[in-house]
Amino acid sequence: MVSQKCQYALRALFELAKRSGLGPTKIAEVAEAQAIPPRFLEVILSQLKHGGFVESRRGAEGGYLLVRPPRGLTVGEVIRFVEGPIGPVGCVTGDPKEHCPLHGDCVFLGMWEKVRGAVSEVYDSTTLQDLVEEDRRRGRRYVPTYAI
Amino acid sequence: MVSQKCQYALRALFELAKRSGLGPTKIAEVAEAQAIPPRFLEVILSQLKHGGFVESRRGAEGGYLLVRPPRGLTVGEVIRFVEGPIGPVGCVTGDPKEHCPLHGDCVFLGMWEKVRGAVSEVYDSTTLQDLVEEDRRRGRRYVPTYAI
DNA sequence: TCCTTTGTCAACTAAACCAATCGGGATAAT
DNA sequence: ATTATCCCGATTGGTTTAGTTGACAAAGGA
Repeated sequence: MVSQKCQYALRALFELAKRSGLGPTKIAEVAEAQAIPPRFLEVILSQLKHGGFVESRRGAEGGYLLVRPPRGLTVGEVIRFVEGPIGPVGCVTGDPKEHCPLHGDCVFLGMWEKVRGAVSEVYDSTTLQDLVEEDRRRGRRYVPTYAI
Repeated sequence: MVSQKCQYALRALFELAKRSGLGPTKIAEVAEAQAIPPRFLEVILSQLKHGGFVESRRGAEGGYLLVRPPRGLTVGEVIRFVEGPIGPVGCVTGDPKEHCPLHGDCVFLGMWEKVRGAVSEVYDSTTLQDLVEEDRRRGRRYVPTYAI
């Protein structure tokens, strides 16, 4: 299960990816476009900034920008940063503090590994660019609003 | 992430599967063999009983038995019973109360579906019998202890 | 009959986690 | 200076997890 927070993080990055090259986007805009509680989004974007995913501009006309090009940014990276290692159970995520009481000779291990592999494969092969393209394909090309 | 409780449930059913046909197994035995806190296992087995996975015998020489043959019992069934529907996010588990604020036209949906499919496929194609066989293959054939 | 062994059940709890919110501060553009 | 925007730490309320407790019921043997 990926947490609500992580889904928000992905949606926010996707929104920034859609607008990459167009200057900073405000928290409030991202929040509205993606239906994310604004103050919570603030926390999330700040975390993503520390993780090197986005950068920020302060003051009037400030906002957030994607640091890296969407083509090279995978969903897997984002999930791992927000949630920690991907996997159905602790003993299979490489986390050394997690240990089966059965010391690695548990019959379930193979199955957990299969799941971890399958899930990682999907997340690691989906880039933000893929999502933006899918979005455009559906006719939701981003049209900036110049006037109010 | 499958919970500790669910892992215990699977290990307990596996232990019963290993001994199926040999009469009831006591909670304490299962607990020791699988390193599960005994009083917690009590709760879990009782729940599995209500779900029709096991049955019980009370009194001296009582214990628990698997109801169905291990060949037809999949890990997927057990996980769904203990944890609810399988899937990385709520909007993809068929749960009708879960809804994206974007009304099903979210670009992430396809990816979540892929993950749900891949995970379910692994869990639904693994039976308890598969696990018992894997266990025997590793030379851990169950040898009942007749004397004490 | 009575005692021991086993499962049954409902309630309880401590800790962790999640999703958010709040209040105030810093910085940049106009 | 004023306003718009991000920055940061603390706090909250609710839910979930991983168990524990204690009293009870049934089966079987002495």
